[in-house]
This record gives sequence, C-alpha cells and structure tokens, in this order.
Amino acid sequence: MANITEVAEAAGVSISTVSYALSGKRPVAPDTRRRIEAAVRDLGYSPNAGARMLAGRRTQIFALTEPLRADSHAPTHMSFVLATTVAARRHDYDILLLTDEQASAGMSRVASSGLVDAILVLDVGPDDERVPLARSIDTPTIFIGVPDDRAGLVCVDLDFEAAAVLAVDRLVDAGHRSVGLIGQPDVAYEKSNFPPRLRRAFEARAAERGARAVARTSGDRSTSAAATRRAVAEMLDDGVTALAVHAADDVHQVVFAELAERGLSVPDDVSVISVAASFDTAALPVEVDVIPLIPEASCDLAVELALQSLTDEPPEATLHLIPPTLIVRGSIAPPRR
Amino acid sequence: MANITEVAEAAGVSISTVSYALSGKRPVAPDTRRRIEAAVRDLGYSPNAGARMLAGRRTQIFALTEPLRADSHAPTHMSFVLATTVAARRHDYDILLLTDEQASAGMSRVASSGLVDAILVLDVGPDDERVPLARSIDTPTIFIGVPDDRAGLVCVDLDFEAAAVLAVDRLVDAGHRSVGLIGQPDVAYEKSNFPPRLRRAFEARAAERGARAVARTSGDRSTSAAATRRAVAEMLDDGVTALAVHAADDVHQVVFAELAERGLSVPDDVSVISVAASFDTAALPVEVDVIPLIPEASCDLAVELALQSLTDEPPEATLHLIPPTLIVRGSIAPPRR
DNA sequence: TTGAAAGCGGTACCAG
DNA sequence: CTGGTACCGCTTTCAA
Repeated sequence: MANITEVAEAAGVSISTVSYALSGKRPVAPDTRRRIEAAVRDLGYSPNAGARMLAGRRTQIFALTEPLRADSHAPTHMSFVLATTVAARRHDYDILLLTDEQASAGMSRVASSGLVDAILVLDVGPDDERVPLARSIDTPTIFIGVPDDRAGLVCVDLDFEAAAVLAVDRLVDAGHRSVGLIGQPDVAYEKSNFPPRLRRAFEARAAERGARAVARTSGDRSTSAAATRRAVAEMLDDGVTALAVHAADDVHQVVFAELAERGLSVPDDVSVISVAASFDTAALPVEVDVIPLIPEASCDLAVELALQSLTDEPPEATLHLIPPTLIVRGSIAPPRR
Repeated sequence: MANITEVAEAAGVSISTVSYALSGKRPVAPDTRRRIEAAVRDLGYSPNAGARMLAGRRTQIFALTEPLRADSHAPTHMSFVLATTVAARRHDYDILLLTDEQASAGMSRVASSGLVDAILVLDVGPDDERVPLARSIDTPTIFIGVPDDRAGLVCVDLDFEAAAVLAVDRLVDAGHRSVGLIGQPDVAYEKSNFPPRLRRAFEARAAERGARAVARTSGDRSTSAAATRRAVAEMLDDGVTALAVHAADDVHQVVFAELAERGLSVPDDVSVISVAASFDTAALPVEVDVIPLIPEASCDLAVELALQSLTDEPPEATLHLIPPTLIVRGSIAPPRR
C-alpha cells in the first residue's frame, strides 16, 4: 500500500508528475516516465481508491442492482451479472452488487454517498420499484430490461418483438400454417416484461401472415417438465407443425425428449426454433435454429451507455433496442403434409 | 449530494460536531443532536464515500471473489453470493464483486488500492490461485471453502466429514449394512475440495461401522440424469438398502423418479438421506431427512470473521468448521429384509 | 459539550 | 516538460 509520495521520491520527481504519468493527461519525458513506471512496479503502487474518488470526479465503480429472487432463473441471471462485470472491467470499472430485497434503499444509499458513478439495473419488472427511484436520484441509471413505464429512462434490451417476428417469418416462409410457442414459466409473465412482449408479437405476426398461433407457458417451476410435455403433446395433436421455444435449457431438453418419444424427428416431422435463449443452445441434443438473447450484447451496451452518461453528451433517455440475429442450424423444414 | 459543511451551517454547529453526532463517537447534547438530525434529513445528506474512505480507516466494502465458471452450479453459487451480500449489509458493508477469470488480478488491485476492508473468497478450488495471493497481500482474506493447503488462512466451511459421519450413523443405526452415496458431478471432484472430503469420510465411517459403502458420482452435467438413474439402479441391484445423496436439486429428483419407477417407496423399501444440500429440500416430492449445507451459516460466519480481522484481535488462521445439523422428516427406516 | 485544524492521498490548476 | 499547491469531504486529535 505505497502512496504517490513514495513513488515520487523513488523516481526522483514530484507527485504531480507521477499523477500525470499515470493518467497520461499531460506529456511526460520518456525516461522520466520509465523511472516512474519502475518505481510503481517496485513498490506495487496503485492509487488509493478513496483519495481518487475524493479528488477526481470518478469512483470507477458501477452499482449493479439484481434482486436475485429465489424464483428467478439462476443461470440466466448469473450470465447477466457476469457479462456486466466483464464489460465494466474492460473500462476499468468495478461492480458493487446490490441485492437487497429493498433494492431502493441500496440505490439511494450509493447514489447519495457518491459511491458509484452510475447504476445498472437488472431483472427489471413491469412495475419495478426502482423506476421511480431512478428518476429521483442524480446518479445516471441504465435499465437492462424494460419496465412498463419507461418515460425518461435509459433502457437496453433485445428487440423481443423483432425476434418474434423473425421467428414467425422463418416458420411461415418454410410453409408452416400452424405454429406453437412454448413459453416461459407462468411466473415470468407477471414478474417480467419481455415474455408477454414476445408472445404478443408472436401472435400478432402469425395473424398478419395468415397463420394460426398457439401459445403455452411452461407451467410453474416445479412442474415444468410435465407441463411442457403436455403443451407439446396437445399442440401436436392440435395440428401444430412448428414450435418456437422461448424458455430455459431444461425446457428445451423436455421438448426434444417429448418429440423423440413420439418418434418425431427435427426438422423432418417438426420444425423447431429457439427464441431469446441466453444459454448455449449448441449443447442441446438437437441442432436447433436460434435467435439468441446474448447477455454480453445487452450488458456491453449498458456499460457503454453508463460511461456515456458521465460525459457531457449523455445518451438519449429511450429504449435502446438490440436487433435480433438468427443462427441457422437446420431445424426448420417445410411441414410434412 | 449535500456535504458536511452545509449540514453544519444549517444546524449552526461545527463540522466536527456533525461528524460526532453521526458516528456517536462523542457525546452530543440532545438538542444539538436534534438540530443536526433535522438538517441531515432536510438536506438528504449522507457522508461522501470517498472522503470517508480516505479520512477514516474503513471503506465499508468487502470484495467477494467468485469465478462464476460456466461449469459451476449457478443456483448454488447464487445462494452463496446472496447470503454473503445480506450478511454484509447487516453490518453496513457493501459487496464488490470480482469475477475475473484472472481472479488474482482483481484481488491484488482492490488490496493495493485500499478499495476494500477485506476479501471473501467463494468457490474455492483444491489448488486455488487465490491462496498464494491471499498470503501475499495485507488485506484480510476469508475463504468460504477449503483449499488443499490452508496453512495461514482463515477458512469457513460446513464440517463435511462430520456430516458424512452423521449420515452414515443414521443409516447404520437404522440397521442398514450396505449404503450408497450418490455424489456430485464428476467435475466437482476435481474443481472442488468438499466432494472428495465428504466421500472419503462416508466410506471411512461405513468401514468403521462395519457396513459396506458404494459411492458413485452423478456423471457429467449434460448426462447426469442418465448417469444418476444408472447409479441408483446398479446400487439397488447390488443390495444397497439406503442412499445418501450429495448433489443438486435435479439429481434428487432423478433419484426419486427412478425409485418410483421401480415401485420402491421411501422409507419402506429404501431409506434416503440428503447430505449437504444447499437448496430447499422441503420442495422435493418426497419428505427426506437432510443434513443441510446452509449458505447463510457459512456466509454469516465469514462476514463475522472478516469484521473481526479488522479489530486488534483477528480470528485464528485456521479452519472454522460449522457443525452439521440433521432435519428428520421420516425417510429413514430399517431395511426391508 | 463543542470547535479548530491537521491530515488522509490524490487531481489538476497555475507557474516556470 | 516539470514542480508547487489548493482543494476534494471527512475523521480525529488537541484545546477550550
């Protein structure tokens, strides 16, 4: 824990020169710089965080609020937390994790103490308590996800509507006239905003294209396997020839298991497309076309926006949509009959 | 973002009085205190974090290093992260999350910049790179989990050996002479330290008690269902009459599914005990005796130790074991024949 | 019971 | 290209 004075002495320069050599905000003679760098290395110096926060204008810390509710899907949430952390580190930022049930308390605390430069909000609910709070504090706040009322907020998200449209179009273009959507667990349609957004767009696009759409959730967490099997079975009996799956890893597994048990192969008997999956679909037992939800994409953008909001040209307070992409792996074919 | 000077002016006192009124480190006259508190409220004041870190001796931040590897079991890790955060908040501490692949870099950075008061280490591997680093920095470090070489380290963990002994004793006391252990996924036996510890103790205790022990892993992550079914089947065919399960939620589900398919009921045909489960076993389809691994217990203790290491009586650099507890739900009975 | 003032360790302005 | 120094906002002696 050496300090800047010791570095300056060791290098035989003033502390301001050390500061400038490190920040690069002023030119420093090459060999002066070398001496300083050597001293820094020898002493294992890194600038005191508190002093920096106080004197400079930046804390180099972002808060990340993520309720981590028990009913949330852990792997998905972890990917987002991880992606955010990695993105932040790339810009020399650390992540302070706020998980308090009363997320608002944490947010106001870090905001009013100036502990963080910006706040990133994960797991955004339709009627999120963090929304009004974000409007009341002066620490820039970026939402990764979209609340119902997003007026005045900076939000980032995959364009779920466009993803649904893309999925429907792929299936209808291949000739399917009756398409099914295996959705998220029931609870997700209340606690989150994107599942209904995707489902609505799915149904609307199907209607536009003159196809029939059947949507089912994947039940509740503990009985999702059974509910999913039933949904798949009923859809197939109902004449559905193509499935879009908007769900976690395990639900995909169950869908394929059910198809296999019925002796149906993909894509010859049934077409399948995975929509907004945030896990690694390449590890599934069947090669499946996918419109992925890439946590890195959302989180990278969110971090960029957070950084930008610290400049004199803050980002527009609007929804920043990430266009969906399609990875083709051959799970879509024309319907059998 | 008012500062202490504004509060002092508003209350008509000096800044030192404000400071003392807030910290309580010096008696303040009742009505002086009231005026200060009013000013604090009116101005929405909370002390600047950077200034506090610089002037005081505490940052009120703990770092939490958690690799968040892709092959790690997300729900389990999330419980630990959450439990740590909650425990820390109870003592007015925030958590800075370090997930870098090169976990060491993050640790040295926060240590040498004085960003955090202590470091909490999660997901500890047998030969963890954070072990030598912890020895080289002067920021107190607490391991939640145990590396192979723990000399000089403060570690916290469930007493897995005692848990195994307790499980074996329960089963043997009930009359079982041949007991099986359905273990963690293969990878856990390389990447972690506790699965082999538990297994060794299980086998050793069985031998001591004159019982036969059969241990199997739950295969690799993607094929764990099949591997688990096979393990259960083979054990039963092999004369095992009681199963100890040391694995995640899904593996438990598979075990019960396999037993049900064979028409075996718990505990009449087979006894089962869950060992070191960190999820909610009450939600399982069968009421099962459990020796739980309680993340809150480990994390609370770790936070206590972290706090204590900031005092002049730091905790002993040793393994702080948490004694196992048994919850009886009626899944153990004497063997059938 | 209260106040004045010396740091804590940087940043960045003002000089040279 | 480099040095001196006034802050940043708080904690904590030292005095009164």
